[in-house]
Amino acid sequence: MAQGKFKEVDNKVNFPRLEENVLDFWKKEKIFEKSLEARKDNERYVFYEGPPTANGKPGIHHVLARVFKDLFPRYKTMRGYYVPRKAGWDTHGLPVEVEVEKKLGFKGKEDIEKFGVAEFNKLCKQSVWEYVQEWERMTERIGYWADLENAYVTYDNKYIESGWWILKTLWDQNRLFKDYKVTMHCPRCNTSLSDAEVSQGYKDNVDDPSVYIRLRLPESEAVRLPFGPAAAQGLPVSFLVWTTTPWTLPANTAAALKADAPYILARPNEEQETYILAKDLAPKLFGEDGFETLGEAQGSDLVGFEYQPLFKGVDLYSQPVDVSAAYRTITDEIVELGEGTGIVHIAPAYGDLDVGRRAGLPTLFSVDLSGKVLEAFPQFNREFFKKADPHISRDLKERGFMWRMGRVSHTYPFCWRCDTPLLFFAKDSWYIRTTSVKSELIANNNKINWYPGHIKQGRFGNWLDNNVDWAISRERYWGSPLPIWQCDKTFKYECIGSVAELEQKVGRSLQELDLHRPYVDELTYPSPFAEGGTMRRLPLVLDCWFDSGAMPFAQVHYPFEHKEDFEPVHFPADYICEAVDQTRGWFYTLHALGTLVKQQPTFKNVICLGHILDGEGLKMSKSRGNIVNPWDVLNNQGADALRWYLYTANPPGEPRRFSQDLVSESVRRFLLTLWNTYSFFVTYANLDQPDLTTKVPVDQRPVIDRWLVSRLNALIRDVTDMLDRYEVTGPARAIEAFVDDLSNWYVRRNRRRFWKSESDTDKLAAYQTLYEALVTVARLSAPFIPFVSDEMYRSLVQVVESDAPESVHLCDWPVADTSLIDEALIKDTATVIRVVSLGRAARSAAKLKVRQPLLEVLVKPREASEGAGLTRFKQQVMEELNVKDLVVVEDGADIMSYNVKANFKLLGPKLGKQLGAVQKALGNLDGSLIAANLRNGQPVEVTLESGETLSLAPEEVLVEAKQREGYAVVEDGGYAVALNKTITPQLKREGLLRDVVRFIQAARKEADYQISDKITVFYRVTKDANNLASDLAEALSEPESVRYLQTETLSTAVSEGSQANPAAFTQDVELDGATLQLSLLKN
RNA sequence: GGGCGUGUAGCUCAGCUGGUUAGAGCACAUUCCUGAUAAGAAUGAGGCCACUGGUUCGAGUCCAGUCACGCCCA
Repeated sequence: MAQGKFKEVDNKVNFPRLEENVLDFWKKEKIFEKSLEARKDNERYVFYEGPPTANGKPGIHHVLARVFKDLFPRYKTMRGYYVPRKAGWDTHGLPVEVEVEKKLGFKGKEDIEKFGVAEFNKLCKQSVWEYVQEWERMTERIGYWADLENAYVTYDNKYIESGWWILKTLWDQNRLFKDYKVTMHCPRCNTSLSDAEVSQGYKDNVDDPSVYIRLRLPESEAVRLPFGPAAAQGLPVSFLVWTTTPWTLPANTAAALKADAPYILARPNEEQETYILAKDLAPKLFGEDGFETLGEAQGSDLVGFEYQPLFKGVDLYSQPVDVSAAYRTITDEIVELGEGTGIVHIAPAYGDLDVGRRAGLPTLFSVDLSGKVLEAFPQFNREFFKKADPHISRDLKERGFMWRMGRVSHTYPFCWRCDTPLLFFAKDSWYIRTTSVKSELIANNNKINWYPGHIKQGRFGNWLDNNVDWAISRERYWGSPLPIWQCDKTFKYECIGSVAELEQKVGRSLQELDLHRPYVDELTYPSPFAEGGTMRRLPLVLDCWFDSGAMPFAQVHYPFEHKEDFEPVHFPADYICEAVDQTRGWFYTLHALGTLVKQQPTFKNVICLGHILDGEGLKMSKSRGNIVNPWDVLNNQGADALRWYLYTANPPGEPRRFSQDLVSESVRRFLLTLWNTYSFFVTYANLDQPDLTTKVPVDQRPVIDRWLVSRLNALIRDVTDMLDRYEVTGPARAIEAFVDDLSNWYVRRNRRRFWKSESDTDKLAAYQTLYEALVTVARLSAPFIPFVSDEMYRSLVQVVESDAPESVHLCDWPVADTSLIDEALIKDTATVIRVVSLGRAARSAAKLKVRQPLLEVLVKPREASEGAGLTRFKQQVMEELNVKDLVVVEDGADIMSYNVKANFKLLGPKLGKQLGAVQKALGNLDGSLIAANLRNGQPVEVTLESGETLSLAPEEVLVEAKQREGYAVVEDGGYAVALNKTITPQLKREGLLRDVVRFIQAARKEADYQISDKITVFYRVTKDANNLASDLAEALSEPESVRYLQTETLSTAVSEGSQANPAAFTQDVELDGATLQLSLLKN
């Protein structure tokens, strides 16, 4: 014997337990390490892990991301690439701080300062590791191979230092600068709120002022208006603006119009003033007939008019500002005509910063960070901004600027902590000037392969098109420190690019220093800008998105290390994968820094995953309590089941509903089918010990084997092609379809070849073909289902090839032998399967059970070319359908009735509207006659209702089979299968024999006999009906029938009578109303 | 409010460049097969292909609008 026995397969397989054992094997034998070691001199495949934050338990959506991340590194490893996978952890940021603040019961920054930044950051650092073990356990259990031991951590000094280097690089390029940034600010807590915090605090039905302000045009400006010299009738002209925040009016710098909207000069009845406002909104404001239109112009024609300032503008410190560019009309895309006047009051400091930038406006202020009106406006007495509203309104009214005052009810944000109304506030912030490389960002994006494709030009492309500079500084504590020091005399800045540089400045070693606040804040050095000046660090930290975006550089401490091999060994990435919410997060920050620092895309291929929804299609959230704990699934169905479900359920970009039932379905549909096939093979191979090393050449195997080989090689080809295009669902579904064919066609069709006692080439071919298919499927599915595939592979291969790799994950990816792909054979077999399926339907419809042999089946294929294939596999169809003969009939054969229809595809373009009439006329013709004509290649003449006669070529009409007397016919999709319903006495006896065989088999099993036990059979009809006794007697009078029955049931004798032996197994069975007593006795 | 995406059977999904009667799997009912058996096969029922309009001889498919849902942004 060429090989030993295969490991027994437990057909009551417990996948979770199997997986645990595989995990132990991987760990013990260091399979992951070996898979890397074996490829380490090969070409690199670069994968970047987007770092998660481990301060919460991992959920099912994390599993989703991880299994998609895992797939391609495993695949590429098998393809021969070296694929190191460094794990990483995101550790900084506001969410971490908020978590710790909550624990400590803090209300704001003051509490943190009081508590001590050093201690606070220590707690932050601890908290990010709170769930790290849970994460590692999940990561390992789902088979996500990553180097967790050497994971990068964003709070490491080395990691931070690489970030500093990037900033210094940008500083030297003049791309790091300070400007205002509008944030949602709580004046009581004196802090900015994150978007998440803001969205928690919105309140509806907030009562606020609603005021309409006159922005008056001086005479000199009014005459320039495009309405004509006399339009204003000599009356004063104002732009009319609307706002709900009077407190921002002292900060007003411009009035914005919509460029492509019509505006009018209007004079309301009873008023000695004229106003410019949007044409569409005038009736709403003045009443339908409440005004006179004096002129009309486009918004774009009303730009550049200087109006009279409402207040004298100042900066945040109440100092005068250069306002030469202010107090004029502009156009901007933010202007809409939904409400107000169509002219928007612009106060850049309090929300319209982008508008201000676009128009080159100065930034003026009216209130300070505590929400109080600035000293520059003493008339308002340093009041809180909301309280100042009525006073400001009254002041404007007294001075004639107020047109109308009222109240409005709308939605407004409040601080989630202290319930104070928030205000938009432009604060100093440090920016990366990403807009300076906007066209490069767009060009580089065009080089990226996005999956799904629409993200590229859609969500991500739009985001780049509307690129704004990236605000990277935060007034917080737990984060990478901003490496900018400022001179306390000249206020000049300096950016530090490395620890060594800083050491040189401060004149001592910093090797022991934690680069975080507050320690880094304590480092000062003499100013190079002014004698006696001191450089102090700005007390700011970096946006944690900067940390994660810097990951390609920082994870290898570039450029302080890996300077030589950085490209292309560590950069750029071949593949990344995260959920779709990262488009403006990690995907963007990676892309931006790659373009800024390396002038190229950071990643070449990206899969963008949709979110996981619950079984009802709702988003999973803690508050809804509909979160699925991954462990429930991992412990019940197992990791491979979960993985397979996630790969096959739907395209990765779309949101997916999740429920355990769906995972169970994927177990039954795929994993169990595969497992049963494997189990079948092992069971018989262990009995037969076939030689699997001396191959039977493929061309000497039976055609059904060649079909499977063909199908298998086509599968390898297709799966490889699709994976190379970063498709996931496609290849997984293709494997699933193959396994279905393997189990439900190949194995089912060939069972007898495995059972038979003689060990001939045919049997060997069957074993080898099935074996090759199973081993290849194990290898193809290894990246998808790493556990089950490895279990199968190891037990299948190690017995046969002693020098084979010890794990499927150390194997090479299969290569398709295209010379073995016989497309015609694959197609013919598909036709056979289709026809068999229809034949069964016909049997079922006519209530003719498959055990009952029938005389013949007539088959009309869809296309004539398929007839040859059917004839070729006549035997298979006859066996499957239990019929004595198969006849392929062509259109027109005088065996069925026919319906004739128009070929829409061909005739549509030719006939156009006539088509309907032609179809109707065809219906009136004699189908059989036409069909016969067509067979001879004759055209069809049709006469339309209109009297017109047309001649149709044979290919322009289609023929459909219809029911025929004496036959059970089923027709579907162009195929027709007709079973001859006649049952001759001979056929009836044959059917009877098969019934008896089946009953004996069932009895054998019930009696618990071994498959190989020989038996003696006694039978007796105890209640006769339908001539059972005589039919049976007659059937068993033929020696051939007796031989058939004995072979099938492994019986040495079959005789009529009862068996008194107490060891006998006796059973009564019902057969068409009769009762038959069977007694079995083991020899 | 804007951008992107999705809407096909009770559920999960296919449906290629428009073409004849829109398909699978699950679940349900009925039945069959059974030396893989906690498998397998068949049949049945179940569809205004979200809605409205348009283009076309012909629309699930293309166009426009509406509605619902999801994500991102405001």
